[in-house]
Amino acid sequence: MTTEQPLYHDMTVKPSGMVDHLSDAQWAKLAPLLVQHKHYAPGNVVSRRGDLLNHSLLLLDGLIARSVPRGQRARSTFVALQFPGEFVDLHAFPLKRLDHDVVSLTDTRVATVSHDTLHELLNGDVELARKLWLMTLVDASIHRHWVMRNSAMRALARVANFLCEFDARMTAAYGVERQSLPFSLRQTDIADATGLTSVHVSRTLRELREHGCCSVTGGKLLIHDRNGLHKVGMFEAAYLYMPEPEAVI
Amino acid sequence: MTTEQPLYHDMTVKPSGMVDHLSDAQWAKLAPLLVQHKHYAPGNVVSRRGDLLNHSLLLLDGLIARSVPRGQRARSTFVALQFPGEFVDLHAFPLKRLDHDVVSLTDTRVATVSHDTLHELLNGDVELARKLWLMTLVDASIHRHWVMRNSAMRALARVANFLCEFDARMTAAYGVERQSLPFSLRQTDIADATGLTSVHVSRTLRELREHGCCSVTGGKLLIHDRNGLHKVGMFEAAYLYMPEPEAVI
DNA sequence: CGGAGCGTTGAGCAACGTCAAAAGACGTGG
DNA sequence: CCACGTCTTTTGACGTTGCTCAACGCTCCG
Repeated sequence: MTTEQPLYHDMTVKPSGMVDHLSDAQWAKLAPLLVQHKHYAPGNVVSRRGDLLNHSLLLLDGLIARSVPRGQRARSTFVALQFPGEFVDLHAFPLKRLDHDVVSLTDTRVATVSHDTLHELLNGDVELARKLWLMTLVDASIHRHWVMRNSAMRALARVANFLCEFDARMTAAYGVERQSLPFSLRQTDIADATGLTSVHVSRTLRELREHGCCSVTGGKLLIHDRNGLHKVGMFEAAYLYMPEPEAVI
Repeated sequence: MTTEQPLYHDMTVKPSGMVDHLSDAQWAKLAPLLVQHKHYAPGNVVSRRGDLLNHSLLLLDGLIARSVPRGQRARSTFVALQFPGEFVDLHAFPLKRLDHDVVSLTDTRVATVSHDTLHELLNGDVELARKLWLMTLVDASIHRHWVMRNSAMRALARVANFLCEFDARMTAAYGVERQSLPFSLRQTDIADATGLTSVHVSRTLRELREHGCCSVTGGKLLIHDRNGLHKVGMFEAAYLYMPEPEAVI
């Protein structure tokens, strides 16, 4: 992530990614409320399960996991992953209280919006409110896909599908489809997200490498055969509800 | 389900269950829009993945699954289950298109609300809009719990936890906690919801029976030891965001 | 009585987890 | 530059969970 051009330096420019669901005008109304940019180092707990929140975060750069701790010294389970341009905990606006931890996986930058200001803004703009609602519903759709993936797919397909999603959402966040993308997740993170052990993730990645699909090394995900990877992972992107159906090179 | 007193005969009375998040006044505004009550027999596909929807459904009675088909003659995976008093596909209002099928598991009654009328109503009532938003977010929270359950829990705990959720949501829907509740799911349904095979579900239920926790027979779920069941299933109800934290007998 | 659907049981097996050891990657300080 | 410690990845041997296949019983209903 650190080798990448930082995203969202100029908040007046509507970025790509999830917030692309908003029109330019809507972004112009929302952007000024996104204040108090913060930075987190990898492995930081941004907010904890049960906390009462009076603000929400837009992820500007890096990766953040929504994670459910289990037991004392056992690993936790990831129930969601957030990419740049996505709200991390917008659901805390109506819900107030979180049911999971929010943890930074890499160096991250976030912008904060207070629920009070959001409340006022949305009272005066029903359309924008509906857009934010929609964005949380895309999250929910991704949750459902994770249920399906971790319940119904074998390790090989499961990891492949996970990598396809990673690819698709990174592409959305950065606006370019690439053959080599920055990949700052450790294998234990993949394990937490897919419900496997890191040992088995290691073996599965080797298998994908030997299939000629992709390889994960040195913080990079190299996609050798995107079609093949999609096939192995039975990947269909519809559940991501991407804003533009345009083809990117 | 058929042995039960039918719910929601008189729409002017605010029912319990999920819609309990609404105030009396809010229910009074919403109820008149819930028209065209429909009935479905078990196993009916109410709406199909990819469909463009111009209305949403409130489940009045019975059980409905949101299900992702996989392969031709393979079983499908349930990504969610809806109980009486819950909206089945309210997310289709902002999202328009579904990413899964909607299937009736029992005899069901639903009420329909058109997206156009809902649109108008919500334009004039920001608070109500936020409540409906909240209700879809509770769904999302349950999705996350399902991700955790089906990724991180072993069969015994997984099935136990599923039954705990069933108990809790039935209790919310009917307003009474009981030792014996109507249970119209087949073991293959539990399998589809938990990501196990029906064979293994059968064995797991036997184990729960032998533990003295609960037994599933003849369309009834008998809870012999609710505390024990909660313990085996590591169940904590917070993720359900129940409207009232009141204790019910 | 016969069939269909569902639940139960058993035997064998594949997928994945566990434990442990070792090798590689990376930064730090000498 | 090397030595060191820490973190991550890889590999092997072995154990266990849960799946597959197949048979049988049960219940309900025509």
